[in-house]
Amino acid sequence: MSTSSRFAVAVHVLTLMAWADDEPLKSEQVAESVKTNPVVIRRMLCELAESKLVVSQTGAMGGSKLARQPEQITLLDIYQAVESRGVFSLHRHPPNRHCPVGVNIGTVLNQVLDEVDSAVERVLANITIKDVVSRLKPCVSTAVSRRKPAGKEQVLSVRNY
Amino acid sequence: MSTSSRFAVAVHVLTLMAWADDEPLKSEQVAESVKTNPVVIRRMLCELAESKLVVSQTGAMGGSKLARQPEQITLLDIYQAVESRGVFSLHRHPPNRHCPVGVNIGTVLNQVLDEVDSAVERVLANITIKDVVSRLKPCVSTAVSRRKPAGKEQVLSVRNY
DNA sequence: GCAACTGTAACTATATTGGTTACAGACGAT
DNA sequence: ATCGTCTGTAACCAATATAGTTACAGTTGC
Repeated sequence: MSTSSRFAVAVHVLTLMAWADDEPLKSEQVAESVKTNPVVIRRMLCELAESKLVVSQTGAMGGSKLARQPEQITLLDIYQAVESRGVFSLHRHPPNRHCPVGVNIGTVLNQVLDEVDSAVERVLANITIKDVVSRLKPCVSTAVSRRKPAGKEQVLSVRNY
Repeated sequence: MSTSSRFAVAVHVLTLMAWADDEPLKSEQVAESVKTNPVVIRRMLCELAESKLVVSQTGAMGGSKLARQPEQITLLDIYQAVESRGVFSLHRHPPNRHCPVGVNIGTVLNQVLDEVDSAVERVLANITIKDVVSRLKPCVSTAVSRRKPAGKEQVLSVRNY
C-alpha cells in the first residue's frame, strides 16, 4: 500500500499557496511549514509545474504560486501529478503461465484494481484545494493537537502524527 | 502509493485454494503458481490464518485450505488481513506546529484519507473469492497473454506484466 | 554586478518488501 | 518409536523507493 507521503505533502504545499493567496512562496518557506528540505519541495514543485498546477519564477523575488484558482484544482489533479501508480500493484513477477489460476489471475486482478482506482478517483475529483482550505479554517481557532485514541487501539492508525 | 504486491498475492493464493476445492495445498505448490519462495507464501498464510481466512495443518500430508466458503470471503477481508495501512499516508514527520496550515492539515488530510479508504473498502467488500473464480473461468479457455496497449501509452500502467 | 531565487544532479540514509537459508516442532505412515 | 514430510518462524541479504543533503549552474530584480 501507500508507503509514500508524496500526496499528503503535495496537498499541503498547494494548500499553503491557496492560503497565501497569489503571493509567491519560496521553497524555503514551504519547507519550513512541511518541515523538510527545500530541495525536496522544489523537486515536487517541478512535478506540480509540469502538471500545470503551479507556476514558478526563478531569480530574486521568485517563488511559486497556484496556476489556477483553488476551486479549480482537485485532489485528483494532485494525485495524478505526484503519484505514478494505482493504489495497488500486481505481482512483482508474473505468476506461472502453466497454472490455470496463475495465467489469468492478472486479468481479473487488473479489473478489480481498476475498479478500486476509479473509486478513489471519484472521491478525489470531488474535493478541491478550496474545500481543503475551508475545512482548515474552523480548525485554526480551536486547534489543539489531535487527540490520541487513548488505549490499546493506538496501533490501528498509522497515520496519526 | 501501493508499492506492495501483498494484496495481489493474497488474492492469488486464496483463489488457488478455492480452485482446489477443499483439497489442502502445500506452500510449495502455491509458491510454484505464484512463482516465489515457499517461505514467502507461508508467511502470508500465517497472516491469513490469524484473520481466520485459511486453516493450515502442520506435519506430513499437511497444507492449507480456505477456512470458509469462497462466497464468504471478500476481497476486503483479504485486504484487511495483509495490508496494514490505508492507501495513502500522512507526512513522515509532523509538519510545523507554528504554521496555521501545518498544524491542521493533518486533521483535514485524515478526513480525506478516510473517505478514500471507505471508497476502496466499499468496492472490495462487494467482491468475493467466488466472484474471482467465476471471472477467472471464462478466461481459462480463451486465455492467451494480455495484449499490450500497442503504442505510446504503454508507460501508463505499471501493473501489466 | 550582486544577491536571491529556482532547477537539477549526485550522493547518502532509511524503510519496506521480497527472497533465501536454516531449523524447531507437528504429524501421518509404517 | 522413528522417519520423512510438512508448517511456523527467525535471521539475514538483496532490491527498490523515498527522503534528505550538498553543490552548483542558470535566472532575475535591484
